[in-house]
Amino acid sequence: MSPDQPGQSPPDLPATSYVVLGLLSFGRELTGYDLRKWAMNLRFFYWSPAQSQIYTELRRLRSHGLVCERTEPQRRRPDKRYYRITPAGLAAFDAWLIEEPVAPPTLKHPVALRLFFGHRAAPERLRSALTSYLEWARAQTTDLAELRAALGADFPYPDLVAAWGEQHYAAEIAAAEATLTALDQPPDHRATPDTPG
Amino acid sequence: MSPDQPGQSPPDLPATSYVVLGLLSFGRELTGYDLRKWAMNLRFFYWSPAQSQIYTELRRLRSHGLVCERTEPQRRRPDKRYYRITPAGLAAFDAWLIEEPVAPPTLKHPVALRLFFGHRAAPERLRSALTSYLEWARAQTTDLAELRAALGADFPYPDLVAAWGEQHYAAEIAAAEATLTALDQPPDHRATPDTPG
DNA sequence: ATGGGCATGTAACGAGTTACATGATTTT
DNA sequence: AAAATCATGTAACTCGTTACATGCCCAT
Repeated sequence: MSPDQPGQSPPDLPATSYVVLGLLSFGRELTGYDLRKWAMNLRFFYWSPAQSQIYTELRRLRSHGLVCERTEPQRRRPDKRYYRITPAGLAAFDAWLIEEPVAPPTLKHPVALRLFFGHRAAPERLRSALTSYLEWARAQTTDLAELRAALGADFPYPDLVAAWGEQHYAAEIAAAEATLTALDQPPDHRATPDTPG
Repeated sequence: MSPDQPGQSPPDLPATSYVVLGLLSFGRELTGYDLRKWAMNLRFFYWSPAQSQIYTELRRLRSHGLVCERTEPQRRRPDKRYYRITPAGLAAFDAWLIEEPVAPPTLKHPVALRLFFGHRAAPERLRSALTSYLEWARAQTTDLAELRAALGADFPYPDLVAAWGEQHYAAEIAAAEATLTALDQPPDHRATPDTPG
């Protein structure tokens, strides 16, 4: 597939394309493998795509001329491919960042879903789901703190998001704990768990 | 397609099937249209499926004998279809609720994503994205409060989730406000926005 | 020498979306 | 009379996932 000619209207790419493009907008030359690792760090506030998807997006971006590829031949296995964002890619990314309307977040919260259908479950099941979730959320918090430490002062905006994430998980922990407490009360005496503070 | 015979291992259905099944597990006979409206209330913590998806799931569930259908003939348009959960459906739902491992939540937060790539955007753009988000989050809070009022005391578990949701949005509002403040500081003087309290 | 990280890829699949079509009934 | 709501459905599409395959290089 030949690259698109310059000067045409910005192709509207799937969200994941822009994620990859954004990761490359920091200016570094990266492999698909590298990109996957970076994308993993988005998991705290944006789901990270499957490995195979990254490679698909890179091929797509390349077909649009938004990234360029440098191959290093390997013996007895596929070439190693390094990707770098092109000026056109940077322009497309900026246009997306500035012009594209920002959709509200979507959340898929299986724990809350189980709780919603609590009338069909034994209370211990709900308690255990909540407890596991608490554990997971606490782990996320420490992971985020580690990430922030690794990021250092070089990436102020990612750091801002990571800080947001820390607050997010702290709130989730508080809410889950409040729910666990509320679950101990018999349903009719159950008080609305208020937002603390 | 003929319904599956009883006694076989629980078919593993997509998540949305269980959402529909769960909605029917309250015992009421509902139309696809009704279900869609109910499913909308899940949007606060679980994305709600497209309308066409609900109908697809209902056909799927029926083909597995997990719901039964009652049709009311209409003149000059498709039959009106009422659905009710079957004992097999209730069993399948309970099995899912009790046995299926509970996955951690996934979040897709376009606002945070934009902020992450803030190095390519003008500060006003980031501020305006955050401000719109704040407005949206506040609207969610009032919507949730209305929902809780409408739910009354009949649905204790959904109410518990709604209370969780209120805390969630309150936290998001606080975090977005903190980020907005942090954005006003020059990057080098920028303090980590701490969790208040 | 065994396992884990690096690194790229293919194939099959399906869930879910968007857009469209139709038309009755109720509300304004 | 118009608009919103009720109500069901089809068709085309694609994003994204899971599972698999290959093989190098490095550490223990």
